[in-house]
Amino acid sequence: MEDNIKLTPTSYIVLGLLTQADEATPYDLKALVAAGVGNFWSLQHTQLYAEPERLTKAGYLAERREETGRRRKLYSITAAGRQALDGWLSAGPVDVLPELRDINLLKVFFGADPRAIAASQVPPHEAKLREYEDLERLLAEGGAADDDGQLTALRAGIGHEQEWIRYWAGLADD
Amino acid sequence: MEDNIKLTPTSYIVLGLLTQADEATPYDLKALVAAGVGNFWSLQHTQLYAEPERLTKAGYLAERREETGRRRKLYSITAAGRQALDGWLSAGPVDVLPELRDINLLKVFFGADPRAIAASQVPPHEAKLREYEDLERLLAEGGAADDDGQLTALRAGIGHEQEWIRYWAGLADD
DNA sequence: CCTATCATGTAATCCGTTACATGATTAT
DNA sequence: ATAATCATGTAACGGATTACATGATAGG
Repeated sequence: MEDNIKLTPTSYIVLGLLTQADEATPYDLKALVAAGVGNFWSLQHTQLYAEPERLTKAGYLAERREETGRRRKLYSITAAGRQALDGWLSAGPVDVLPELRDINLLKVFFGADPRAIAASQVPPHEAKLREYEDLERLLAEGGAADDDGQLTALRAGIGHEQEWIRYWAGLADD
Repeated sequence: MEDNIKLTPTSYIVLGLLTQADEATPYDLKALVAAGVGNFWSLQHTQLYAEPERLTKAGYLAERREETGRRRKLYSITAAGRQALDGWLSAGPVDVLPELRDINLLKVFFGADPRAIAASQVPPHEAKLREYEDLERLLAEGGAADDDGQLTALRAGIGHEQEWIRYWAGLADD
């Protein structure tokens, strides 16, 4: 057991998802990511094979194989895993500000024509906003409490999509 | 000359900065990053040693050593480098949406107490906003045109900082 | 003078991306 | 049936982070 590995955001995403699903294959995890967190912190699907393995070696997950068929690996969180996650969650805020890291904004910074870029950015951001609003409605109808973490995070996404639309649309208008 | 390397955002940042400064050491680049782009796309200082070397081997930069003292490396952009940058800038928009990737939002998503986190996030975002507004004033007074790329990008930063403040302040209020 | 802090750099590690590949399902 | 797409996985590579280290400069 390779102890004392460093836990990255990827690690916490896997741990967090495995508190929601009792047992999951990497492919299940992929679907879970796509349904939620992936909207504001996405992962390559191959990380969902590598990371659980890493976490298993460190004792944060338990691994089991399917008996039949493909004998896929099924992961579940251990007590140590829960403890690591809880520790992180209750450790209080992390002291770093997020960065925009928008590749198109980077182009604008270095002199690309803002109008062409802006016009192309509005529709996808509008689509993403509608997607978020639909998801919000679904969660609300599904009985999500107002302090549900996923819903709260989603509302950050909605706010920022609105801001991107305001920004790019303003630029597209000259 | 190792040709056909892949150019990453880091590469374009280095190339872009070297069109603004004729010749720069890694340390100069560090200062240039800190003064601008770094606000929305930051780099480790060690990348500013490794990346120019990579770009030099590929022919996008030229390298010269100081004659005296520390004999530091001085980099400048070549014609090929300018061409690569211009090609990227005029290639049109890239088709990806940026992600929030806020580690504190990730905690909220997985159930951390939003109030404690929210309260801690407001002051740094307010500080960042003021910093941006000061910088905007400086640029405007410095005679930056309204379509200056740096200024335009900065205004995206301002909008998003305002949005973060709205969001976290709202959560902090219950 | 001494000691922080800034300036400058190298090297190793490792996470994340990219490339590739094959088994199952579904649609036509 | 056959193509297309979904599901599932491995392996290599490389960029980015981390750790470390030493030379200059300024403040006390």
